[in-house]
Amino acid sequence: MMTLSTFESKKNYHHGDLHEALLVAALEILEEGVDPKALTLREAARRAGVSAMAPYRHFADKDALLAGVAMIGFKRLAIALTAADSNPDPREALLGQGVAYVTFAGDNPALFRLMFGHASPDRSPELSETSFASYKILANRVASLVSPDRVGEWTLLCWTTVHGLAMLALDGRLTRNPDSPAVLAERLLRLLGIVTGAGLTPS
Amino acid sequence: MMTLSTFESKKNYHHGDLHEALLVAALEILEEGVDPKALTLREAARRAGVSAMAPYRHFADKDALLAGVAMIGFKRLAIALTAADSNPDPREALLGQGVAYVTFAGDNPALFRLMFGHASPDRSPELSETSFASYKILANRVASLVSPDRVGEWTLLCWTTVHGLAMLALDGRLTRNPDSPAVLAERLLRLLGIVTGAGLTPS
DNA sequence: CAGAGATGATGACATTGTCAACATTTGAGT
DNA sequence: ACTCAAATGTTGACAATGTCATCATCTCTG
Repeated sequence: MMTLSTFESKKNYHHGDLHEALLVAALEILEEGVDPKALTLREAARRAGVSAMAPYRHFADKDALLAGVAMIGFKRLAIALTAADSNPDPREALLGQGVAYVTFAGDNPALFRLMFGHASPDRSPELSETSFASYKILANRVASLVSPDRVGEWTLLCWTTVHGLAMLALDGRLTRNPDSPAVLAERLLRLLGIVTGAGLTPS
Repeated sequence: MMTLSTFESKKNYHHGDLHEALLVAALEILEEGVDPKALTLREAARRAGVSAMAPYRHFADKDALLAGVAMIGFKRLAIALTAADSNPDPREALLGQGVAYVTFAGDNPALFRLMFGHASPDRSPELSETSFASYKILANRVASLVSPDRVGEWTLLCWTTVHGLAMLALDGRLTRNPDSPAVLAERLLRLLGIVTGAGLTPS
């Protein structure tokens, strides 16, 4: 009866929406542990209630499913960063983004590890663009704090700081430090000086 | 004839030194690609010229072999950092350590990914200690540049910066930037201000 | 030189990603 | 309404992997 007029017509056939169901199942699996290796094509198919080969009608191979899951992860990350960026004080907003970044990683360890590490970015331009969106959210905020010709390096510095912190925290390499990763993120970003305005002064 | 008097007597039986041979084979495999998933117990055994089950006489399971390889990686990293720290100017020495860190990651992508990401640190206290050695090399250098009560946070800031940079570079997320990761490392560390002495001033 | 312990090999099993072939459902065009 | 091709899902199979149980062989000690 109702024909899906959009180009997104790969829905409602036998299963209903296997494409989506597989992504949901995969996310479920990732939420149950910290190891993305636990994410198995067959397990996702099992949870979706289909055979082991059914996913291949919707994803070229396992990596394609992984890329799809990573895409969802990047979208969620972008949403979290945007929400955290709402503080009227631009410096606090930047701080908030950093805290949100490591918090996201800590709340979704397996997904975060999948987003980076796995899922080669050049493999899918679409995924590459989606992940770049998060970068732009950060860059825009940094642009409100430093001179235009320094936005690039300051953005990269903020990014590497929170990303490195998130990764080290996930790997359990900060256990000697009593503070939570989120607390550490805030402290390190303040150390950067950008929040206190030091980054604004020309050297 | 010559008995190995030390506790390290698990050598020279049938194979000669399978323990070592497996580690070497594993490192070989890692040097051939960027994906640690290519490192297979059976492949390592194959290269060492033994059956698939032989490794189990020397390593409890695959993870134990991985931990052994990671241990070697951390030792090499510590050596690289120490060598890079030899510059008489303490600021340049710190800079050198940072560059050496991302260079090591770029030169040994699969090994670096294995060292972090895989190989849970709490699993083996021995591995945890070895990896901590690199941290101490960095912390000692930072200690020569900032006041004692700030060594901890400055060390962490430097570490997260280079680690985040290394990880993002390995994941191909810096391809939009024309500069090499090593160049970026130097620039970011200079941005930190610690190299120029800004980090020494009390806020 | 004999036996015990260390080391290695074989065979098997469950699991995984993926291929080929087959079956079923859906929608478009008559 | 009916047919047919395309879309979707299933079955069976294969090679590879980590690991278990068992058996074979080597080396050192008494």
